[in-house]
Amino acid sequence: MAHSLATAPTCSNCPIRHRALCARCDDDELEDLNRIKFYRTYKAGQTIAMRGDALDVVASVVSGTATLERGIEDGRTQMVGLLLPSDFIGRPGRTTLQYDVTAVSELTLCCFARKPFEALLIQIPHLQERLLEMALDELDAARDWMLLLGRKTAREKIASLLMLMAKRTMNPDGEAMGTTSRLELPISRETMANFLGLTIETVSRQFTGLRKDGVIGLDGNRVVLIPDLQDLLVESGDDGDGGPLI
Amino acid sequence: MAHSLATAPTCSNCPIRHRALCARCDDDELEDLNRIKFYRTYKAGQTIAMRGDALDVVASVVSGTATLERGIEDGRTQMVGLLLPSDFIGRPGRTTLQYDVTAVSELTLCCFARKPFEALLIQIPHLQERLLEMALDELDAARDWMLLLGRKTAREKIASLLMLMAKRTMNPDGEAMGTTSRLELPISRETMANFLGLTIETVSRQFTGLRKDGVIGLDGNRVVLIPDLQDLLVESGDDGDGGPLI
DNA sequence: GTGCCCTGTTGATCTGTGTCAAAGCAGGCC
DNA sequence: GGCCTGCTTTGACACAGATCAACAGGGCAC
Repeated sequence: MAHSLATAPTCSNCPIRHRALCARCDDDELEDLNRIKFYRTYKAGQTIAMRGDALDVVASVVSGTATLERGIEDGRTQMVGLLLPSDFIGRPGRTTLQYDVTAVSELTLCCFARKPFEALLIQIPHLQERLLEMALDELDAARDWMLLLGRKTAREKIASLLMLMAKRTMNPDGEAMGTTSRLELPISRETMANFLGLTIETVSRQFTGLRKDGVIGLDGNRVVLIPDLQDLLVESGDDGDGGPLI
Repeated sequence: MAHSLATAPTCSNCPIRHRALCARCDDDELEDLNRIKFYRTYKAGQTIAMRGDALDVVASVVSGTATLERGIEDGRTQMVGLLLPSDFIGRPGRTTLQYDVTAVSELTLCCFARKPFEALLIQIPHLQERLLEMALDELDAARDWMLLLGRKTAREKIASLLMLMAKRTMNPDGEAMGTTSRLELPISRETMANFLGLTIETVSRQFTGLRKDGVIGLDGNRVVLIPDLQDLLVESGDDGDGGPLI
């Protein structure tokens, strides 16, 4: 289950430092965190936790992708969050989970038992502060997603998703506008549909449509070639201000 | 603009204590907050702030209702938050606003300049903690709303909205199931449409439909009579677990 | 190779909701 | 009263996306 200690990634190599929980911790504080942390890995498709489960662990994503989903009894579900490396799961002060959490790729979590973690929060005030910042970023992202779900067309939804993936995947300073970008999608059509409030058929048709219109190219069904990001901006209705999306 | 000091409400009489920012403050801490607070009032329909405005004030809603909206350039807008008494606006550490904030009824805010407020946050750790809890509640609410926007039908959306209003308006322990409840809506058809990702015509038709099917009664267009809340639960696809909705 | 499973694509059709347009209704003001 | 103006309702129609169904392709076991 857990990595061996020798190969285990450490908090100090969180892949995207500025978003990470411990972004502002000094060495002593990192040491405090290291003392109580442990790792868990999951296979693609594996359920991490279900709605209503006791929440006695909080965690940071070290590598891989996971999803948060909310469902109705009749089987309809809506993805409400996409967890990428450095994102945080769980919440101090809450004892049960509100969502289904699933690994969509091989996933490694850096976990902390809730009780000692809460104790550390009191001891290290700027950890609490950082957690608040991250929660507010997530809130902004959720609200942007509400705009997408409530008001955008299927094509705009797809375009927005591609923009989001591009932003989180590619070097922000590289890839000048007008250069063809190669974008590898980490999720299936079904996951996308779930994310966008669409059906898989509609997602598939939109990809075909965008390809026929020359806005994107497809290489297999997990790789998208984007000749001009600007075109996608038009399709997506995104004003490109770079606000947090997830 | 501001209330006279004599009639000004104080933080200690926040109408819904358990959700309020200062819910766990002692007298000394309340005094610290009181020293830097001031009040602002707005008329129904008045714009409080626009997206991109500098955010040098944070505030708690004392009375009335406000909305948060996110829009695309072509005029489409989606409401992303409903602010009721005791809800909090603004965020420490962020300098510009992400949304349009509008008063939909006569509104009173209890404001704090951002700088001194941030200083207080450091001085009073459990204020920070409370802020985190509130942000996480908002996040849960936003995510429930994503399920509604992405997967529910127009009728279910209306029913969910009525359930939400009922929960926030009515005495939670009163009104046994099976008793007719009288629910006064604080928002117009347009605001509802904006909230639900629908058009005003669809909202209107759904109200008519629910009335014709005997699920609700209408008394004017701002008052809804609900013979049996259980019926609404069925319509809304809400499992009624009482999780935070906004 | 064959058969099976899983994911994705494409087609035909249906339907819920948006769009456009007109009319009803209440409140305010002259 | 009459005439606004703003909000709501209702109708006719169009269309985006859902639904149902068939098929294609790749990976894998055998």
